[in-house]
Amino acid sequence: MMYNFNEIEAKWQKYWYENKTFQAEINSTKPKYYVLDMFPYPSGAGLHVGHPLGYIASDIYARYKRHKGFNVLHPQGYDSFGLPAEQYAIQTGQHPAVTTEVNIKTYRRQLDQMGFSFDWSREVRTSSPEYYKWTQWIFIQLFNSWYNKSTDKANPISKLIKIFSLEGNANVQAVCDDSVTVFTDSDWNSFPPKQQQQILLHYRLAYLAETEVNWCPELGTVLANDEIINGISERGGHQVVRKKMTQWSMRISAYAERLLLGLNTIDWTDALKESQRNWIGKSVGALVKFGLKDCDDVIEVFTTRPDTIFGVSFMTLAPEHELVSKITTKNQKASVEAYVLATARRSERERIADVNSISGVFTGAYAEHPFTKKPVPVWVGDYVLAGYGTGAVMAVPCGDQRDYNFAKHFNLPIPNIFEDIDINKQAFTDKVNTIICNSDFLNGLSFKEASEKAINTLEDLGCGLGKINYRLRDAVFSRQRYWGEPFPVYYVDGMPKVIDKEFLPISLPKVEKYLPTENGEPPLGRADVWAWDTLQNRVVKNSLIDHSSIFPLELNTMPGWAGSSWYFNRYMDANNSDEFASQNALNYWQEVDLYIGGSEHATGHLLYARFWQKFLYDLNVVPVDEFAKKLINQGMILGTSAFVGRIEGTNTYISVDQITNETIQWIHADVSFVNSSDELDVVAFKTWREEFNTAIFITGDNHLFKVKREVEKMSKSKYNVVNPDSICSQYGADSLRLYEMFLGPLEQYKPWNTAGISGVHSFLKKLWKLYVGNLGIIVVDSEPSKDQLKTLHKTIKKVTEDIENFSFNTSVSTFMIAVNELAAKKCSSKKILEPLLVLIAPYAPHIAEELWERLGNKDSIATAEFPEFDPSYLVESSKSYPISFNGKMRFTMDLSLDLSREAIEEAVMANKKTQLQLEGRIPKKIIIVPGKIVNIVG
RNA sequence: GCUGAAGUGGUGGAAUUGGUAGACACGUUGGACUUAAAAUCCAAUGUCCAUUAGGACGUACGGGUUCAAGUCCCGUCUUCAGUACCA
Repeated sequence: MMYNFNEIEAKWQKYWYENKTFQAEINSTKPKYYVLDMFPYPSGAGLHVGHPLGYIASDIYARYKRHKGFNVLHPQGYDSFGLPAEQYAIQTGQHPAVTTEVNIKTYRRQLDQMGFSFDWSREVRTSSPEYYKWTQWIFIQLFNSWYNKSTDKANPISKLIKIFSLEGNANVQAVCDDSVTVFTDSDWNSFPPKQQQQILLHYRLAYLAETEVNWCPELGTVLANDEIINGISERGGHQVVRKKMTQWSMRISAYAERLLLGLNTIDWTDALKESQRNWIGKSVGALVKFGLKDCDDVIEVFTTRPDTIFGVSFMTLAPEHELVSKITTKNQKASVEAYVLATARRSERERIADVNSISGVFTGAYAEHPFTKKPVPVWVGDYVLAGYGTGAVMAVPCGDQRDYNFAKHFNLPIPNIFEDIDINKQAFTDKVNTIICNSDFLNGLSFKEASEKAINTLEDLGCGLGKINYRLRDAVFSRQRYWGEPFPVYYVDGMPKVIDKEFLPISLPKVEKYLPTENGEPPLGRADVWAWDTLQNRVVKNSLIDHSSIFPLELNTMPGWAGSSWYFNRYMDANNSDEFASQNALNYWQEVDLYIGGSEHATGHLLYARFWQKFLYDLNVVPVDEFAKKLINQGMILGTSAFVGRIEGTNTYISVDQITNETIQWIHADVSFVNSSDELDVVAFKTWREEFNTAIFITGDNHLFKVKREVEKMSKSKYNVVNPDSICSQYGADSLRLYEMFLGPLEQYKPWNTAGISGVHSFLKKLWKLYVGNLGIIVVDSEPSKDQLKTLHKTIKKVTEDIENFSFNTSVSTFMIAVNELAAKKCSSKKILEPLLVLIAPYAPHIAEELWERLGNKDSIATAEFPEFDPSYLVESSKSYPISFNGKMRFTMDLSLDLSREAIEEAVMANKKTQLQLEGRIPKKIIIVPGKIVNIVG
């Protein structure tokens, strides 16, 4: 009887589906365990072999935890809103919902064929109205909240309104827009409603504001900071420009400190935590006010080095700074305006690329040093960024390299305020070894002492204060797209109002085309039926807007990260239509115990999701404020691309081993045309595309055409994609699962090489043969030998350790060794082979189920108990040990049954060449140096 | 520049965390079985010297600690990832 994997795998996938084997319930007396994968975006291309890597790892762990007696929640769903579906819709006119549905079907089929133990009864799709109803609900909660610094949590906006009407805003400790001015209770009560609403927007956690945004004209939408890489869009690689627009934003900056502190409580990788810390970018320092000579304006600067304040020799404003035009003197006006204009013309990219050249211009104005009262010239320079801090710096050339370079370039003075430090060549930026001098009351102090004293003095003088600055910006939350969550928002007199929970969801309307409208409105502007009737509380026709009961709805949609910022909570109670999840379910499952996904989400999804979780925690609707206890970043499986060399300007192709000094263009060839020896199937290549039909090939005497290989990201456009479907039909899902694990450590990036799969495949065949002979099952109920028991327990120990440490690659090797040993020892005992199957079941569940059934078990192996390791089986009656000394002296010595430590020592002293025999428990190691025993361990 | 990770045979990678480096697999070579192929099985496979026995050298490079270093320390180089005029 052969190992017929296709038949076996189909059989058990059907069995699991029909018996709901992996459905999780909240009933259990067992401890809970929640294993989650980052849910996929269902793209039209389907899955390639790289995608399931993380799913296989999480599946192994989930199955292992079930064997270990946990009640495991292991769900899956789809992050199904997004740009590609919409762009496809723009091109073809097909509704994104339709193409998304088709793509999901493909994904589901591909996921099913790999035998994952997902609980599909809890599937979520971010694009389904039943789901985004609750995304909209969370948005409403954010809109109705403000951040109270004195309680350090989000509070309802109604409470804030009450405070305003009773005592004004003077005592309110809130995270809010800088433009908010102080008002009294009577001021507030006399403000017209529209003005009150405008003020409240400065406090809300979801707020509407005119902000400078990253506008991508090609995509026709704004992008968040994490969606831009080096000044171009992450998706598509288009130009991004800065532009002022009225947009929804999320006040994530309110949570900066808690997002930072929370990192210390979770088991995520250091690399990932570090990149979140960098992204949040906390810096401690001071805000210093420099009054201007000859006018009332004040330049505010942020500095992390208040200790160096006596080293200030000039100030620099960003070209975009609002004071630039105001303070520039007549004489300097022309050159300043020219400079500002020139910088504005340069794109973000040019500015980034050209960081070394120094440019700037003097404004003619002077500020006043807060302590010395000396005049400080004010310059404009593009090394100061408008978007960070206050957009202005106090320049201390002796203590900051950029200030130093600027000062050298424009011949500005560089006063030295560091004791015994030479600053002739470069600035001195070391904080630790600083002793301040030439600084009046700060002389002789260290960085820390001087900073404290400077801040205290500034505060006393009223021209500065200690401040913590964060790099983290509020997140833009509007997208000018169709395929996203509509906002539950309508506008009265230009001010936003949210729609009540009971009327949710506000569903996406039908539109004719998915492009923006002629007058530049987002695609929802094309919908006929898209206005809110406050009398009937429903969406009605646009054309009926009468501005007394029927009002326009928000036309933007939410960004991709909205739906993914809370989905892990939805899985706990995915089909609840009354709440986003019941308190009962939330309290039972608490949080994700193990989260597996790619590290590319470090500063996007993983930060936003933590933010929303903390917000929901403040509302008391979730029980914990970090959503994932442990997180593992799986590496990527890369493709091995094949390139054919074309001699430039010709249609002649040359084998890699024949190239001498020709100029070569490298062209991707489909990897399926190339064998494992890098030889191209020339005929297949010629018929591949028309331009290659007439190609001429230069080869060596052997007539073989060799290609060049290179490891790249697996992608359709690079023709290096390997499809899991073909691997499954050729080798089976169990082989694919084992092989992806065998390839190397989970976190590592590694290239795919189909040839290697034969190793794990023949392991499965050997495993099969250990249980099944020509006439059926050959396992018998006999007593195993000691030797066989040893192999089993050795394997239990290793595999348990491996899974707990997530080093799945080495346990595949362990299985191979075990099967080889048991085959060599002619093992046929059920007492060995049955527990062995349970060990293998998480990795290769189909074959394990099949053999488990053939051994006569009625229930699924998924419910079987994981075998316990018993160390007594590893004890040997006697063993001889070679003992090695410093590499040169090597001998073995004899140790009889009851030889004591003293006896060993005596033998070693005598340097007798003997055999070391140990009885019973074998020590882990005996460390001996000539003349004495250092240690006996174990 | 800064932060994080890494550098081991022809290849992917092991190494009980300081204890016989190269497990396991791919590939390669040879052999068995077969009319043949596939499949399967066996053997060899870090480099160099040696007929063998055996020996020398070997974990990016240079030092160091230790009876003992791929592992720890110092310095150098390289690769990958993230981030960047962040004041």
